[in-house]
Amino acid sequence: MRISEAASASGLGIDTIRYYEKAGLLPPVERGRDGKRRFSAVDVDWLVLLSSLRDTGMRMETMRYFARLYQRGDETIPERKRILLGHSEQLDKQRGVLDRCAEILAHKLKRYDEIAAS
Amino acid sequence: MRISEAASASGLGIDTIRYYEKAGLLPPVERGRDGKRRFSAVDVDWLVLLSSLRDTGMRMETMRYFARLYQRGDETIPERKRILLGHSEQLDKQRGVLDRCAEILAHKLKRYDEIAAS
DNA sequence: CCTTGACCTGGAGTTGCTCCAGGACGGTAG
DNA sequence: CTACCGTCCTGGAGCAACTCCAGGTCAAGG
Repeated sequence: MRISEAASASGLGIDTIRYYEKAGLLPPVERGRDGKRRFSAVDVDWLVLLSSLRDTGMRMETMRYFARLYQRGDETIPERKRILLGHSEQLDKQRGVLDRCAEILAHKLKRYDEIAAS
Repeated sequence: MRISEAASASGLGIDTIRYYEKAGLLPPVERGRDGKRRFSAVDVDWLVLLSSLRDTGMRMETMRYFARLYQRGDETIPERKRILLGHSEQLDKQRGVLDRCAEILAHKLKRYDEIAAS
C-alpha cells in the first residue's frame, strides 16, 4: 500500500505520516526499490490506532513511548496496558468537558431566545 | 478580581488570558490606577465560556469573530446563535471520535488479556 | 528601608503539524 | 524515443496556540 492509500485508510495526512515516521512514532516503513514507502496491513492498523489516539489528545511523546514499547515485544504488554487504560480515563474526562460545554451552550442559546422573544 | 483569580475561576492560564486580550478575544480589560487588570463578573463569565469553547476545539479565529459580534450588541444574536449551534454539532462529532477510540482501546485491551492468558 | 509577591511588557521557545520548492521515477501518448 | 503526467521523495520554512522568561514596577509587611 502506498502512502496516499495509507493516509486515506488511517485518516492521517500524508505529511503527518512522514512526520510520525521521522519522529519515531512508527517503525521505519519498508521501501520499494524505487525508494517509495510500502505500508503493510500491520503498519496501517498502527496508523489507525495512532490517528485515534491523536484525535483524542494523546501527546506525541506518549505515543512515541508506546511505539518503543510495542517494538520491544510482548514483555511490555503490562506497561502498554497501563498506558491505554490511562488514556481511557482521559476519554471519560473529555466526555465530561464536552457535556459541560454543551450545558453552557444550551444555556446561552436559551438566553438568546429569551432576548429575541422580549 | 485580579488576573490570578480570573485564571483559577475560568480554568485558563494567566498567560493565556493576557494573550487572549491582546488577540482581541476579550474586550480590553479595565485597569486599576496601578495599571493592573481588574476583571468584572461579566469578564469572568466570558472567560469561562472561552475556556469551554477552547477545550472543545474551537479555533481562535472563530472565537475572535464571536467576540466581535458580542461587542456589537444584540443585533448580532442570530449570527452568534448560528456559531454556537455549529459548535454543538462539533461536540456531537467529538463524542463520536471518543466512542470510536474507546472501542479501539477496548479491543486492544481484550487482545492483551488474551495474549497474557495463552 | 528593604524585601517579597503579584503584576506588567515584549519577545523567544515549544508542540504538532502543514505546506512548499526542487528533484526523481514510472507509465502512457504521440 | 521523448514528452508529459502523477505520485512520490527530502529538507526546510511557516503557522496556530500557547507557554515561558528576562527585566522592570509597585504596594504592603517586617
